[in-house]
Amino acid sequence: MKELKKTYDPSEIEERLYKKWEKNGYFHAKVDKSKKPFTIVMPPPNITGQLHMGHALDETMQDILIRMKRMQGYEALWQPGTDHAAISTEVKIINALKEQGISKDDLGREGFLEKAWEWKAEYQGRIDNQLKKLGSSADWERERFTMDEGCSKAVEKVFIKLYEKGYIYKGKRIINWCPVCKTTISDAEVEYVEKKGHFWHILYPIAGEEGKYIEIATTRPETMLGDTAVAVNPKDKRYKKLIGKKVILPIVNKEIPVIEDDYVDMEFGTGIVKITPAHDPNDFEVGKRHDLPEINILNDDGTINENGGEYEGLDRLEARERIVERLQKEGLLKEVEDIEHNVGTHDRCRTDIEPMIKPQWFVKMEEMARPALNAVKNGDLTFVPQRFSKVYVHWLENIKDWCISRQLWWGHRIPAYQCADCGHIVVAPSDKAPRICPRCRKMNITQDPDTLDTWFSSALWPFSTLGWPEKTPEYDYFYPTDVLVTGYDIIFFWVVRMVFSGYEQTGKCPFHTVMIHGLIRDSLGRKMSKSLGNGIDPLEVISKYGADALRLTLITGNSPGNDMRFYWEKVENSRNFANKIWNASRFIMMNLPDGEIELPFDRDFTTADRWIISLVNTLAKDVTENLDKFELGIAVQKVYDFLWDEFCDWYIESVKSRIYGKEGEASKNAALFTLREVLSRALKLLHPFMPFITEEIYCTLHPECDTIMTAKWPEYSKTLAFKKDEEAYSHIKDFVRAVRNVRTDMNVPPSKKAHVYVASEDKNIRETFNENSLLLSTLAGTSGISVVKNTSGVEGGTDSCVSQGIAGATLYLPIAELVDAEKEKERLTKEKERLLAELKRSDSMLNNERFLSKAPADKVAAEKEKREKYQKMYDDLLSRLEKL
RNA sequence: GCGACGGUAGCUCAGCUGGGAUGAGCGCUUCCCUGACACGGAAGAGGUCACGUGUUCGAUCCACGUCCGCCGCACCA
Repeated sequence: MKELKKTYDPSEIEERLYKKWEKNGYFHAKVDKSKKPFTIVMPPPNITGQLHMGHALDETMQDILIRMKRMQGYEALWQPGTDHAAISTEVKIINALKEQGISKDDLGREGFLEKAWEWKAEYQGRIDNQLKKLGSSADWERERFTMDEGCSKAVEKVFIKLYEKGYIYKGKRIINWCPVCKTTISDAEVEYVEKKGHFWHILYPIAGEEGKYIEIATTRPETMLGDTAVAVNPKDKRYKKLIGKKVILPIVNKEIPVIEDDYVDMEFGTGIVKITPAHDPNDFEVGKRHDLPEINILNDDGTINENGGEYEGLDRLEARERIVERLQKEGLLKEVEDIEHNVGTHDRCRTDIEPMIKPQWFVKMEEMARPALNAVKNGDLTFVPQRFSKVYVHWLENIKDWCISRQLWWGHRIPAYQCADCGHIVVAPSDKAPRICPRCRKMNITQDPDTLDTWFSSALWPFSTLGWPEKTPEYDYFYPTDVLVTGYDIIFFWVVRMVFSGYEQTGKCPFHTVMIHGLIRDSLGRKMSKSLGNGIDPLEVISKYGADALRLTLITGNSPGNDMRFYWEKVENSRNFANKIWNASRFIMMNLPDGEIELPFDRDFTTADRWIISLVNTLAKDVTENLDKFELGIAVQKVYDFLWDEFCDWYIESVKSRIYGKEGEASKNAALFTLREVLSRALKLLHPFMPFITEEIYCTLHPECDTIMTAKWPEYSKTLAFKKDEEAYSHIKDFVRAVRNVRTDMNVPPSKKAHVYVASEDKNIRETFNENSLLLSTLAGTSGISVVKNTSGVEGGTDSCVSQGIAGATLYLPIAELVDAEKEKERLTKEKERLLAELKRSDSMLNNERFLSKAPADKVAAEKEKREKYQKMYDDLLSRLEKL
């Protein structure tokens, strides 16, 4: 006797099953040349904290794809791992240390890194645990970390290769500086925030022309300390005569030239721009063109340095106020305008970034970007949905050199060594670190203190995790990978960099498809964020409703690339679905005999049996096709609808009297056989979405199977498509609804059984319905249905039924009059209109020469067939209407 | 400024690559604890698919335009 527990308790099941799966090694993918590989690399979660809802979605999607492929017989590898997340983690650790009253410098580099590794160990554990709770079938034996030995080796190798190729260079450039984190950040890490500010209009006296001024507008007056020119547009007639003259820089009291440059927008502000090459990216370019001096006025912490004269030591914002005050006193402040403008801030700490000139390491992007661009154009790389390829292409077409050095400790240290005496730079792997300078032979050579941008290592993730640069069997077999699943917010940071790195290092695109999903928002449509406190912890959802319910919630109604809102009601519904499946399975198993079910004869299968078999067969096709198109939301919706609406509400209900033995053993056997087969198939199709509950039920139903995970994925079979039965069953549904409507109209409660007589002159109808009379009476909630030839001529059967009382009432009605005549007339009239419209439509198509000549033959044939069918229905309807 | 996306049932959203609005969850109305499930079952109500024009025999779906909303990128001296 197979038995499921009376109540569905997800937490108990999920914990037990995950342990079993792990123990049995189902997640482990081996190099097996007899099978086709299918590979997904997990976007490595940052070890900064816990996983959020976005991760839950990302991981669920990957797990669904992997689980299906595994069942389809692929050697499916889901390669997991975590990311050291350089700056994010470092900031977190610093904050944690601050609470203990310790600063980063107290610990020193070595001490700090020790703390960081402790942090990593703790958070990695937490993240893994969360991923497991979700049911992720990742190959944990292969788990990697961006800073583990192998990945670090890959990083070094790539750095050296690119350096030798001339793609990596060290240069003095203007970079984005975060004065709080005291490090450079890349352009992609700058987030522009609209802030209220001022536009200060300042007068610069023209040298040698007493009482004459030019007016300049700026949002950052303190940068004037570093001004080395003033620029106008060469086409600007207003200022033509100024070119070549000098103006006196107020406060600093220094003469600076007026230059002309196309960069100046004549329409904007006053049309005159102060040029501060050391603190503005555009000014930096102008400075380069005109050979202007670069005066750095800031220290690393954002205070004014010795070049700021009396303002030295003040924070830049304080200096700003003082400078404005003084300008006002001197009568050089013409106007203060309130404006809203976009200020570049650091995406991690929200500090206003300061552009500065610093020696940094860069990656030359132009040539490496080319193959990555071609990949999309020649179809090697596809985005789902496709529109995201535009974002990708646009970014690559406008790519700038990538600043990869960071003034941080947590990360891959740059494998470059510089001689303190002669300045010579050597790039070498850490096991061949130079002790003496190869040029001047002095022992004063030290490693560059900087570390690499965190994305430098993530860019190598698809192959570094498989053992590259070693020629491992894994790399040979699993690379290139197949699908990358990630959010749209990370295309620039990561996807782009993986693709060009893949081409550069391995000569191949690291994956052929990028599946983009949206964000999970709160119920009001806001982003889930810590500062708003509106985040929902996936673990909380899992502990309340189970991982299966969470997974179903995240996937249902989710369409590729679109954001989705999170509602607890949706989770509840998902849990209800799980409960429904659980109970339906329990019911089936309660009635299943011990041991084998005899294979029924064809003749014992009823319309209902063939109908449901046909449906589950089509379902296999629908689910597979949609998963292949990455339409996970549609795929799961199909399984849901099938199981709940068709299987539970119709099939199981219809089959009850048979399994209670009221139709004889053969019929019972066929019903049980069908129940078991259909349930098994549906469970397999549901498994990728809801792995735990399907495993529990499947293994109880098939004690001979260890797991559903490796069961064969159902495929569509032509021999199981019973179209006629599908059609017949839809008539049955209509009929049953009609009977129920009558009963409702007459206030006959479903619990009170009544015998229904249905009379018809049509022999075909009588035969079909008599065949299914038991099924019909079960579904309609009557004690029996007899279909007879209508010789009575009785009209208005409904009334006579009511007059005979409720229980045991006899409905003696022709089919056309099952429903109240008035209502039926109304319905039929509506139906008539519909059919007329349909006929009109059909005619317009069939009379359309273009349609006839251009449309494919089968479409035309189908239309003709349809037209005939509608005509028949229409004629039939007219005769029914006449009778009323 | 450039680009993307969205405007479908009371709410949140699927769907529609031109031919009956096929829908889901929640909510609502009426009835039912019928031998798995009240986390359930049955019957319903509710939509001029933002607006306008065009293409077409036919448009919620295509083209163009308008309005509203949201997002990304660039600029912001």
